[in-house]
Amino acid sequence: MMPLPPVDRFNRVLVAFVEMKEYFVSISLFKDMCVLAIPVDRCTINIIINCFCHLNEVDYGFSLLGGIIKRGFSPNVVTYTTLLRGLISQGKSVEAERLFKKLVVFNEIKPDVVTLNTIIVGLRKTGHTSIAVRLFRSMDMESCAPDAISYNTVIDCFCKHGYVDRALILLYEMTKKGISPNVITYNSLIHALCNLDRWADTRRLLREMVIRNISPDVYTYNVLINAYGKARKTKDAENVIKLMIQRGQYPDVVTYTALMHGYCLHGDINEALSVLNTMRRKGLSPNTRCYNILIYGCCKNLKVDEAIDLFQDMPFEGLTPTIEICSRILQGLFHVGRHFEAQKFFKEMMPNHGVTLDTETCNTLLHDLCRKRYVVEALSLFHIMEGDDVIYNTLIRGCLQNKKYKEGCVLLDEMHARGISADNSTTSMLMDLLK
DNA sequence: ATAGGGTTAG
Repeated sequence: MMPLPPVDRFNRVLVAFVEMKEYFVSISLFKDMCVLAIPVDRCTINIIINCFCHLNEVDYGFSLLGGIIKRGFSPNVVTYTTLLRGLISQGKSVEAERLFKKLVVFNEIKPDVVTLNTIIVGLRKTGHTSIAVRLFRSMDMESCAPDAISYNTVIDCFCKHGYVDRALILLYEMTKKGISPNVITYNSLIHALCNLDRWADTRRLLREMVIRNISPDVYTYNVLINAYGKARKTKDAENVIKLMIQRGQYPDVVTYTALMHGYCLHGDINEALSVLNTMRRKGLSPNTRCYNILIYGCCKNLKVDEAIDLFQDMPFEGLTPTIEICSRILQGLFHVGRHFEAQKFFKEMMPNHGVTLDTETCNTLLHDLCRKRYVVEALSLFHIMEGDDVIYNTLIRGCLQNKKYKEGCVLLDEMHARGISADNSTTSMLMDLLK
């Protein structure tokens, strides 16, 4: 019999699937290896834990932790960093913090630069920006110095909070320290500069990229196309697409969505729709966000029938319309006085296209309509749905905020008659009005 | 020294 290839040969295969985001494949291969009693090592299990984390199944990741110990290995810094990232990406930051503290207190691991970068991302995600920056600043003192990814994370953090100039200072700080910026660094900065219409700085950074021999990637081009689209410069956006193709970077769904958005803002719905066809011709499947932008654009330009056509296409693309899309179409119909069709859309088309009309979605929908000042219209839909206490409160607040006091009082009486009472936020709004 | 971290479209 042929000798079995060494473990790392198997591990390489698992990693290859991870790189292709084929997490299920890696997991099933791992299961096969276990069944066939092919030896696995700590790396193998770390790879699989990571797969579970990417599939939002961090709990399975933790159950594999036991597998490591059972096999006589001990979890290491990679194992725990993977689990920390898993917790953070699933919004379980409190658990992540608890785990991290426990690991440090019990000297279980010595956090390295990857661990700290992961923690910085977590802090940033939960809005603890200043703690994130402080941790980044403390990295010099620790045995692990910040690397390009640490800088990129904090640079992006500054960019997203409107401190582009502080981000630019960090760019020069990192180069001075001998840490090379990469395409991701520039993408964050260019994105922020474009959002602020700082075109001269954008051009300067693009030139800098050339000097440093950093090639723009699809992200870079997409950021530029988005910026041109938002500035109503659709011609320039088209030219960037030509340029990127010339340079071997192929446009993706984001590219064409950004372009479509530009046309929508320009009021050029036909052009936007033709971009949708271009996308399909190139074998790219439009996603929910594409439809969102297009439907929004159609409604804004009083082309409700086109919006409804797009809505009806969504199931054929395997997509379910979101409640935001439905709300936008209803607003479009209400706006031009097509009330009867709006009711029909709500009662028939939405359920037929996979939108579940439970009380939660109905509440979201009514809340959105009230926010856009379609209060009377929201009430007309309310009469053909099941109302619960949350919905009553939403509508009453909507009435009060839009000065529809008579309607609000009718609802209040109706609600009381049903034995439902106003919640805190509705009560305080009523109190404010009485003052 | 095989495994873990960062960027784009409303």
